[in-house]
Amino acid sequence: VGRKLVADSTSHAVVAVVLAVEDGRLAPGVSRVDRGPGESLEAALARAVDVGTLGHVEQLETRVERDGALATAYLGLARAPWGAPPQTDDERELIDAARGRLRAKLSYTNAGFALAPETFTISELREVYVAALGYDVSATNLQRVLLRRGVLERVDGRRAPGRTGGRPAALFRFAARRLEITDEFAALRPPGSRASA
Amino acid sequence: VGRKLVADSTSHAVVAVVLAVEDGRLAPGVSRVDRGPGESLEAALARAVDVGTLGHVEQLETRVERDGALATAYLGLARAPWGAPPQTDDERELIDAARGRLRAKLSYTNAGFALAPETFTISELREVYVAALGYDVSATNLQRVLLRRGVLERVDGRRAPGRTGGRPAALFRFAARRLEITDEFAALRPPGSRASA
DNA sequence: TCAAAAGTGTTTCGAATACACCCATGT
DNA sequence: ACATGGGTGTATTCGAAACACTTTTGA
Repeated sequence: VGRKLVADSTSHAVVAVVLAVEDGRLAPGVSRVDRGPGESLEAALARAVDVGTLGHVEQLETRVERDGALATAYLGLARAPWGAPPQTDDERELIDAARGRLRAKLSYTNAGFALAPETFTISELREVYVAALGYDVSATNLQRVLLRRGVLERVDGRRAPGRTGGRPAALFRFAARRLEITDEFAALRPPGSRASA
Repeated sequence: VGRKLVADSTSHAVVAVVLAVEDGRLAPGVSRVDRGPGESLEAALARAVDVGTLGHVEQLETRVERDGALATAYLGLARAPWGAPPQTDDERELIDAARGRLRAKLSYTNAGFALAPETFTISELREVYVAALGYDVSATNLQRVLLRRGVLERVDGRRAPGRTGGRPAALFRFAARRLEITDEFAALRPPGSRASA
């Protein structure tokens, strides 16, 4: 069921690019449908992926692909991988764009909620951030930054240590399950808006 | 030359949403073309606006408009207003989206270069930022933030004061004429990346 | 008793803001 | 002189990072 080599110039594909963390890696998946006549973008996207399993969705980019087809890509964040590996160069480029978008948003939004399980330890959350950002993150500072911003909440209970021992880890969850800006404007804030918390 | 009430479901419009500062206001302009068969998005955009007059262009959003037409919008930043007033609700929504995008990018990129003249005083630049951000900005702090980040450069010469006197203002220009991230990641920076400047 | 993992206390650092004060010009 | 707009010096604030140290478990 491959795509035609030269696409119909009137076709419009909706491409879901899904990212999830698996084994300390950012696992990409791609799913594509052709938008039917009169169909909304959201409806087409819903045919491409089970949107209910995505913690967050946002539009990524629209491009004319190498075969001439028009494609509108969406970024989806999930807790488990979804979709097929990328096939075309266009799809690989879209995945790069999706990674970049996620990387940027992780640092100034609560986007992590869409990748992490319902409750988790700081170490587990750290693995998610390391996988998505591509560089090391200190669990200590991660915890402090996200708690101060009110992104994380303590949850009752502790996780029992593994075979090798260690102190039991506290459990946390994200305070919100929708994307929120948590660090608006690093500079040039409106006057008199100095952290009134 | 209005648009058909119910658009051809195979048509694809490319819409340029141009923002410029005029009289202390963010003046929006809209220009639209239908993308021809096989035409690239960039080529269609170039038919919609004179891209050479835009300091910066980026894709904004693709949506199915109320009349059923598919439209891909671009945000353009210019020094002078360009294009017609918005006509449809869709176009007004796109302008809101463009304003939001600009507002966000102004604070962590050098996007101001695309709105400001070649050289300018800090007071003039402040007016641009106030118009784009919608809230007051201190000229003192604006200057320091942008100079420290290396976004602005001093330029020889001074601007003569007006009729009411006052100290002559120094002239500045933007160091780069392409969009650059100047404040990457407010938090969660890679370890050991503490401003090595 | 020791190793391992988790978490807190505390220091350091730097960017951004706020505000007082000095500078240069026209009237 | 003095009003006006421009600019610098400096103090304060605050978030983030770094790092030492304590806590809690399994072996």
